[in-house]
Amino acid sequence: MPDTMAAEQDAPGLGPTVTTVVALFTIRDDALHALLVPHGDGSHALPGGAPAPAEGLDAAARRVLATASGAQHVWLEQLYTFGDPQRDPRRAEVAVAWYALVADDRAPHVPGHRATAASPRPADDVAPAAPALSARWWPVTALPPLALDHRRIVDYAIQRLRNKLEYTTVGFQLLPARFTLGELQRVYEAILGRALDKRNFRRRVEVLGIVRPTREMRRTGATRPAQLWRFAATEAPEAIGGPAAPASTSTSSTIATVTTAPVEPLRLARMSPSLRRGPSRTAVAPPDGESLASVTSATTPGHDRGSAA
Amino acid sequence: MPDTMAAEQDAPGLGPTVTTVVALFTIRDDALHALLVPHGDGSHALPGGAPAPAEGLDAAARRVLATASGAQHVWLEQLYTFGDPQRDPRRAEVAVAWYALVADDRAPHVPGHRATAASPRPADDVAPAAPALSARWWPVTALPPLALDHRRIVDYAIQRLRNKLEYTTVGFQLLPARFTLGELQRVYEAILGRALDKRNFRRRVEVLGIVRPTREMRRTGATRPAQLWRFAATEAPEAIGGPAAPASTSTSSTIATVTTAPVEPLRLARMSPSLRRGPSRTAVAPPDGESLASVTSATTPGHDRGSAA
DNA sequence: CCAAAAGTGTTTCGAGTACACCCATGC
DNA sequence: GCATGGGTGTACTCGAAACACTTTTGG
Repeated sequence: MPDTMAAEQDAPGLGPTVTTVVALFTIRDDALHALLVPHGDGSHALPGGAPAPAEGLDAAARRVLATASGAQHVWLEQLYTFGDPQRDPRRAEVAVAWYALVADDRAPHVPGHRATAASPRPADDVAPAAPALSARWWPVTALPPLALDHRRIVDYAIQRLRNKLEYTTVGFQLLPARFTLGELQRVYEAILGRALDKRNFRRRVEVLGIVRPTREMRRTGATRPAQLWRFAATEAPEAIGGPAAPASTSTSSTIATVTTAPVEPLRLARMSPSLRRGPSRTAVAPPDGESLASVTSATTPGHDRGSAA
Repeated sequence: MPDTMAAEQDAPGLGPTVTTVVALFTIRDDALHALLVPHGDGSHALPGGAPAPAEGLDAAARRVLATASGAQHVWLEQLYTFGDPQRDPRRAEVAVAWYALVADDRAPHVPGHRATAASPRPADDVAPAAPALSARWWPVTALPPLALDHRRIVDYAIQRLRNKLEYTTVGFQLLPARFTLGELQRVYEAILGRALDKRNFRRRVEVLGIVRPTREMRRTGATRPAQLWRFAATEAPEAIGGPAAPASTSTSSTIATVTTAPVEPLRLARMSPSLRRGPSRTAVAPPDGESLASVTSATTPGHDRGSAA
C-alpha cells in the first residue's frame, strides 16, 4: 500500500463522483441575492451538475449557470471543493463549488424577486434560447432550507465575497456598465453589511482611478441627477499589462469572459462610523464577525488571495 | 438535457477520477523546500493518491503526506481543484490540490537536503513505522522538471503561502516549538523573498503578542546567545474562543491536528528597505511581482481569505 | 581583537476615519 | 416648500517605514 506513491496512483474505477455546484449572486433592491433552484422535497439547492466528458470544471460551472439563469457574462471563481464522505447520504460525491457574480440585468431567465408563487408573470424579459424553469433569486438574508451542505457553501461564498471585496474590484461585476457612485456604494454596503462614509468612499474610488466619469447623467425621481461612471478597467479587453495568468484556461471558451484590467484594488479596510472602539492598546476584539481565521488546521475552507504567478 | 437541474444531477458512472495532491513545504537552511517523489521517467511529482472509499479529501491528503514524509503534525489547507481535461494525457482526472507546512524536525522519513545521490546516509533520523522511500526536499528555487501540471500547483501554492503569510500566523507552522526571533524573521524572509527590517519585525511580533518569551536561551557558535520564544497560540489546545468552524471536519481524525488560537494576524504589509519609492502621488507601480490579481474571470486560481462564518 | 548575530528607540509620512452642510430635482 | 439622494473638504490618529549603534559570545 505505501509504495511507489508517485503523483497519482492508478486506482481504477469506483472513486467518488465529481459535481460542479455554483453559487450565483446578484444585487437586487440594494440587497445581495443568490440563485436557487427547487429541489425535490420542499427544499432548494444551488444549481449544479456533473461535468460532461472532456469538459473543464470551469466550463461545467459556466454551462450550469447559463442553463439555470441565462446569464452570459458572469464573473466566476472557484470556491472550495467539498468532499466530506457524509455530505451526501446517497453517494460518495465530491462537489467542486464555485461562486459567481452577475449584474442583475444580465441574468435574463430569472423571474422577479422574492415573491414565491404570487407573481406568475409569464413575460420573457429577454430572448436567448432555452430559458430555465424554476430558478429564482433569494435574498441571502432569508434563504429557504437548502439541500445537502449547500447552506454551508453559500455562507462560505458570501464570506469569501465579502473579504474579496475589500482588496479587489470584483464589486463592479455586480453593476451594469454605467452606474452612479451611490449605486456602487450601496453594493458595497449590501455585501459588507455595514454603512460606509459617503465622502471617504467617493474619495477613495476616485483617487484610485478605478472609475471614470461619463458624460451621462441619471435622473431618478425627485432628486438631483447623478453623474454616471464606468469601471475603468472594463475598457481595453485586449493588451492587458500585468502578470499574465499561466496556461490553464479551459479549451472551450463557451462563453465570453468579462475581463478586468489591473487596477488598484480598492482596499476599504473599514470605513464606517464608529465601529471598533476598544481599549487603547492591543488585543482589541476582532472588528467584525469573522476576520480572524482561527486556524484549526484548515480542513475547513480558508483561502487567501492569489493570482497565479 | 436542460431539465430539472436540481443540485446534483444523477449522472451514473464514468465521470472523471478524483485524486488528492499535496505540496508540502518546510524551511531548511533558511530556504523554502518542497517535498517531491520521483515519477517514472526522469521527472518528479508531488505526493498524491486517490482517496479511499469513505475517506474525506483532507484525510486522504493527510494520509498521503504521512506516507510520503512521516510527518505527523502538518498544517494543511486546500489549495485549488484542477480539472482541466488536458491536464493528464492518460485519463480524465480531477486533482484536489492541498498545500501543507511542517517544521523541518517533524518530517522524519525525508533524508538530507538537495544532495541527489551523493549522500547515502542510511541512518533513520526517527523511528515511526513504515518509512517512505524516495521522497526528498527540493529547494523551490531549483526544482527539477515536474510531471503533469504539478509545477503550476507548486507555484500557486507558494504564491498563496506568500500571501497568507502576510495576514496570518501560518508562518509559525514552519518552526519548531521554540525558536529565536532571528529564525522567525528568516522564515518570513525566505518565503517572501525580501529582507525585512529587524527592529520593525521584532516590534510588531512582540506588540501583537503572538509570541511569548521562554526562559531558555540558545547559544550557537560565536555569537551572543538568543532568547527562545514560543508561538503564543500553541498553548491551550482546548477552549479556543473565536468563531468556531462549522461542522465539516472529516470523521476520521487520523492524525492529531495542530491547533492555533485566534491571535492578531501579523500583517507585515511591506517592510523592507527602500522598496517602492514612486512619484509623490497615486498610481505607483505595484510593489512586488504579483499582488495585483489581474482578474480575468478567475478560471485561473485566485482565492482570498476565509474562515467559514 | 575580530567576526557574527542579538538586541534596542525615535522620527517621518501617509492612509484611514470622523464629521456637516449645500445642491438639484419632483411632487 | 419639503423630502430625497447627490455632491463636497478638513483635521486627527495611528500604523508603517526608515534608520545606526551597542552587546555578547567563540575563536
